[in-house]
Amino acid sequence: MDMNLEKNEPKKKREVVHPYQRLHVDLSRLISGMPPGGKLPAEPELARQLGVSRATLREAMRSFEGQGLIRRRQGVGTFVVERTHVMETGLEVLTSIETMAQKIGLDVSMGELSVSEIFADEIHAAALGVEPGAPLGQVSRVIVAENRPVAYLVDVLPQDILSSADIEAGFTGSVLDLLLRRGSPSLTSSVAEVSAVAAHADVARSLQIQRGDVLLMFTARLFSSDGRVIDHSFSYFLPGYFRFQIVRRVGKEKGI
Amino acid sequence: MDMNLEKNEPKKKREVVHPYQRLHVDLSRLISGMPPGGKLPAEPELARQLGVSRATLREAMRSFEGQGLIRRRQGVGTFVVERTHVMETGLEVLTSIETMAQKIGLDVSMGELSVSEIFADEIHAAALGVEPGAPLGQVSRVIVAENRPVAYLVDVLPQDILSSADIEAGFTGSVLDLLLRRGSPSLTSSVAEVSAVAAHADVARSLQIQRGDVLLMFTARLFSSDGRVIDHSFSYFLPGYFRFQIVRRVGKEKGI
DNA sequence: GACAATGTAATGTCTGACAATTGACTTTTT
DNA sequence: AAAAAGTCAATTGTCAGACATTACATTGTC
Repeated sequence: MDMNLEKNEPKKKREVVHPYQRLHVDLSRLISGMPPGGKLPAEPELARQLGVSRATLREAMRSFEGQGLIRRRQGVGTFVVERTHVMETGLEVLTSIETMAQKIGLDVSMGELSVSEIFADEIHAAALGVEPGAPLGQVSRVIVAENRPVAYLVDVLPQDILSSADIEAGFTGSVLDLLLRRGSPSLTSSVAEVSAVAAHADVARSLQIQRGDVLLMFTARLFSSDGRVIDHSFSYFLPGYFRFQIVRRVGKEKGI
Repeated sequence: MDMNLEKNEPKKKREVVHPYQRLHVDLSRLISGMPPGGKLPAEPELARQLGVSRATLREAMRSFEGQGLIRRRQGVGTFVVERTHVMETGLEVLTSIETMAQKIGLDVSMGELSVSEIFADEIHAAALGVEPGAPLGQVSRVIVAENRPVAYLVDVLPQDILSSADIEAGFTGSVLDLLLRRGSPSLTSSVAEVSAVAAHADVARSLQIQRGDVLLMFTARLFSSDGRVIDHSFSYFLPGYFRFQIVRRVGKEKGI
């Protein structure tokens, strides 16, 4: 009936974004800002602070627990798990190849650079969340170390994020550095998948190796803060020149 | 007050395991048993079927959603996401292949298993922090999925950590699970280095592939809580059957 | 036929309550 | 006095029910 007229007095204003999304960001920030081993406020208190119900908070907590970021103990509290990953060369932090190479003492320079405009095939469309046929910007480049090509990197971005015009103004070679310097959109994280492949013809030519030679490959999607994928990249590395390390926490569950 | 009423049959029988744990397994089984794209029952109905409250169910659902196994759409329903029959896991948490496979409902078995005692060469000695020539236990095994060898795993441990005798008592195939089940020493983390290699003769034979075929390789050291390295492992994966993912944070600011 | 209104089903969120577990403290017993 | 047992508060775990929001199909109206 028309009893629902009195919905105009909520304690908090309704926002367009779902509480869970905002909560996930807030909680993530809170956790990452706490010392390892630190104890989070109790759930009722935390829910009040973050402006959500305890049920919603617990859904987010369960998600973070699944990622191994926090540990909950009934009757005791919730704690930020010890983060061992202080390794600068580790894969936990996304840095440009230039930065990474510099950190491990490899002297690199940029070889073959190619900037082009392409149209989305199905794979790119699915990864970037655009329609097939949408205009995209593609940047491919070769990393050279010790006078030898050691990596071949391809970045594909929606054209509104990166067009050829953007490239002109002081491009160091790294798309990531370019986006970071520009500041918008703000980047949050990248999800990379690691695999091994045999070099295809064009990659082999760029890296001056034989077709079928072994390459380490990263396929990555770079996310902006609004959840949009703004970079779909393929990175091929010649084994032996990079050391990609990951610190893996030991899972707690045994039975599952 | 009254004496402790010792579990006097409340509405639902209390089981020793928490509802969430059982639910997680049940839900995992249910999801993996559904056709890709299939629609799950509505939450109230599903909660009733699984014997938990809707709140608890939603915590588990959020967890599975975080793993990308299901997709929820308000006003429509919850759907099983398209599963390519591959094993997919985040690399941030160390889990055994068996655990990973069970999570996605993939049927794996252990092929060729070999347990032997060797003596430390220089590489193993350096990695494990023992003297060259020290006695070591070595476990190598083949993982079979869909009647096909897909991974070859070698673990090397100090003999006081693992000897042949330990293997006899209920060995599932996973050295990690064995150590976790035993509880001592307590494990903290593993540092893995990822690379790509061409298959050597013996690995190629075990995996029934050609010499020189492309393999993804992890070299890892497993640390106990006292900082000692208790496992030096080499893992070779046939590309295409596993999806190893890493979430990489961007830069320094903006939290995670 | 096009468009608006309605109804239905599903997930999203909130509130309040109680149960189970842990750890510190207190009391009792040896 | 030391050890054991009991008490209590704090915290997470679980539950039940309600309402809000969204998406989609159906129906009614022009």
